[in-house]
Amino acid sequence: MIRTQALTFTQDCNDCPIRHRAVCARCETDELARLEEIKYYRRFEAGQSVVWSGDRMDFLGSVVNGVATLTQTMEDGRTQMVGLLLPSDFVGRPGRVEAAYDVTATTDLVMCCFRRAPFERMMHETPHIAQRLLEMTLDELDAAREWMLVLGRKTAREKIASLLAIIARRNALVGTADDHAVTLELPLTREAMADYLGLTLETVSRQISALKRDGVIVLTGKRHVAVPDLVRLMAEAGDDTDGGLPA
Amino acid sequence: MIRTQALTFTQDCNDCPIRHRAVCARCETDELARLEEIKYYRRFEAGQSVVWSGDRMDFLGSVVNGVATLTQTMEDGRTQMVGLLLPSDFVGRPGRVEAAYDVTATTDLVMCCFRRAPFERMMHETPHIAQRLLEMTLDELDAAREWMLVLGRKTAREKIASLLAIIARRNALVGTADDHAVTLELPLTREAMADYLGLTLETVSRQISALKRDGVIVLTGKRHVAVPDLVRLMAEAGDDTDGGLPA
DNA sequence: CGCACACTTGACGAATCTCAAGAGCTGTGG
DNA sequence: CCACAGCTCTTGAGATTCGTCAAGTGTGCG
Repeated sequence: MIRTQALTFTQDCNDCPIRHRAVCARCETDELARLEEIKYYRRFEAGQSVVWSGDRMDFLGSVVNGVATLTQTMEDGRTQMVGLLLPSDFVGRPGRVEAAYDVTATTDLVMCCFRRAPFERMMHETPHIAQRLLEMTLDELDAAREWMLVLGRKTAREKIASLLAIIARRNALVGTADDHAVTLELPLTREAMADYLGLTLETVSRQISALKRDGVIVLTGKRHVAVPDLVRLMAEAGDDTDGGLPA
Repeated sequence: MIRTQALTFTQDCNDCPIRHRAVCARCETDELARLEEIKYYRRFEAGQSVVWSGDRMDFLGSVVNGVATLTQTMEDGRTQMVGLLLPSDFVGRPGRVEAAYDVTATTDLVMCCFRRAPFERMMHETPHIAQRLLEMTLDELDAAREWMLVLGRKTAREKIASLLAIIARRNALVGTADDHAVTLELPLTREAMADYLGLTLETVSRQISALKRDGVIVLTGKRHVAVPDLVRLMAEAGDDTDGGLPA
């Protein structure tokens, strides 16, 4: 078993890796102190479920470390991923106790959880939390709408390229910034990618092979991807080539 | 030219048809008074554009009457609808001046617009507006995610049934409530439906014909649809049959 | 060594798209 | 009043993409 995730994690909000990006980003010192009192950490192993759709959820929280997925499943088993939760993303809906989606850890995962009742009280009393949550929710809505375009109108090849581009963008810090080249580690199995993209895992596999054959990506191990030319990748995704790159 | 929309509309918030559902739903009398000062109405004819993606948008607002769509378009012309805006829905994003999507009136449309700067100021000063907007945004996010399942995993037939079910649900007031039967008026052309569903207009037409042939719907005019059995329709949509019906 | 698991590859078939023709409706102008 | 143009919508035939079913590869682990 690989242990890339740190075994220990921050108890003090000031040292937290997502301090300035998560729902607490705008909190002042005194507000953070209140949050400290109602928070606790939970870990999940890769593959483990965080909650099932319909379950009672008596916490709300942020992903601190690792990756989780939000999925919806039809009665006959067809599954669609509706969100990819990366560090700083928020889980749960204030005012709604029943989980609307399945949440699953796809890597080892650390979450910072807030007890529901006091957190919801705080939301009403301190505007900073609600403001930040609104902003994050609007961002998620934009992301969901971008994904609707991917699901509704892109070809299988474009879908794969779009997913790689999204992961590359959120991993931007890791890649060498010098020349539009990036390497990334896929946090998802082929099946999870298929569920995200509205494809079958066979089609995912075939299109990854095709992108490799055409030199758009270089595979070194099943999950490790090198992108020699990010502009090329984004063109394959059908996106405007100009957006999102460092000048 | 048909004139189903009222020619005059409320100037007084207290008589407004969306008073208790829109972004202003939770406002007190004094807050309404402030909104009255910064609001104005705009009308659009069916087919007219409200804003283009990338345009500067110096207002935010609510749909009062009529239907508008939110769409995204790729360079090669492929189009995906990412939102259907019905009365009470909110348009625009606080804090972002550039429109992210094309907004188009698909019927004659009345919007209640707020001047951006004073509205954003009010959002910071009065919690009721921000709270309500958060709630509405969370609802839209849920709707977008439900739509991701439709786009990614449903068949053409299920997609059509899903769209009809959504329209039927939001028109629930109109239908006879006695026996799970509903009639509805499609506010969209076949092409707009196709853009919503990630299909071609030919496939939309064929599937509507098929649902008609199978007795799931009855067409009286191209746009007027009678649904004899809403439970049947929802089963065709692949949804749980139990949700959403009056007991 | 063999099993489990994630992934790849191939052959075939089904669902959907593309291209094309035509039907039905509305408004316009002779 | 009729003919016609301009729409939206329908229907058909063939092409294409993607899904299904099935076999096979590679790696790690007991």
